[in-house]
Amino acid sequence: MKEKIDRLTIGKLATASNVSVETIRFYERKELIKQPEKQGGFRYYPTDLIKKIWFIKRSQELGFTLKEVKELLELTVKKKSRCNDILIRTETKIDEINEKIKDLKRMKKSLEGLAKCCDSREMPLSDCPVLDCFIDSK
Amino acid sequence: MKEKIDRLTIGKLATASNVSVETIRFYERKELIKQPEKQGGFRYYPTDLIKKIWFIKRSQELGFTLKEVKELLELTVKKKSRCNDILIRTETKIDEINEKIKDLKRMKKSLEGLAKCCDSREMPLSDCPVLDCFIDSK
DNA sequence: ATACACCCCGTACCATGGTACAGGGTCAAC
DNA sequence: GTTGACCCTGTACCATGGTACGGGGTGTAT
Repeated sequence: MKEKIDRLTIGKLATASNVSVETIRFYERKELIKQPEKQGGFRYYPTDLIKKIWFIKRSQELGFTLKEVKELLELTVKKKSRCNDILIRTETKIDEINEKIKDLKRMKKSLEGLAKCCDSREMPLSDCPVLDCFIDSK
Repeated sequence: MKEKIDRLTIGKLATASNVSVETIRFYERKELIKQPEKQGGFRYYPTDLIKKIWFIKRSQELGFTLKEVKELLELTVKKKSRCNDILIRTETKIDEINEKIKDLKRMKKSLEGLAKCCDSREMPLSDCPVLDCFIDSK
């Protein structure tokens, strides 16, 4: 059992990164992670990848899609990258989030309006104006 | 050209409802719309369906998934349905929306925090603390 | 030297909401 | 009676983020 540093099997990497083996293979297919060469029958992963997977997961929590995460990862590798390159993406994402919040608030308002259409909860639905409100709202 | 009322071909229905023919077929597959029997070589749709499709589209705008819209449509058909049945779903949806808004606001806050990590936009990314912030933020 | 956990690869499948064909058939106008 | 626009069915495909599985190969501990 010589478990060299920087020689994680995919299973060890998965455990260490708290994702499934399948997820790692999925990231490989999506080219977020480079698949290492086979050494004998198995492929071995550097421990660096634990941090990388953490970055991927954190980026997802921040609202980035995997496609966008891929771009972020590419930025972190390129020598020419400026801080600005990340900031631009961050600001764009904030704008997108603001848009989504606006959408959700609009929906919420309409739904709240709907609820007011109903006079009595136990009324048969066919007699209640709520369905008309549904259609007419906005 | 005898275009009887209540005898829309799928194409006419699509045009009248402002969706594509494929979308109507998709709704049929998902059982939101009942596929009419064939009369000769074609199927003919009642004009009622224009309103129904409008309802589907409006429900989607309000944040309901097609699965949920299907349930709503089933409610509107059942004799026993009460107004309450719709209100419950509306209130549940409002709660879900509130949760999503909360999530988005959390993301936004983290992203805004990130932006503050950077001292100078033109700094090479490798020298900038922004990536560490990315990882460490919350 | 053999068991057994683990790895490899390919492929199919899940939900969500559609879109896009191909290869036929039909209706209706002219 | 033929053209042309429309319809029919089935199936595959798109993005998104994975999950699942079968059938085989391998590394290592005992």
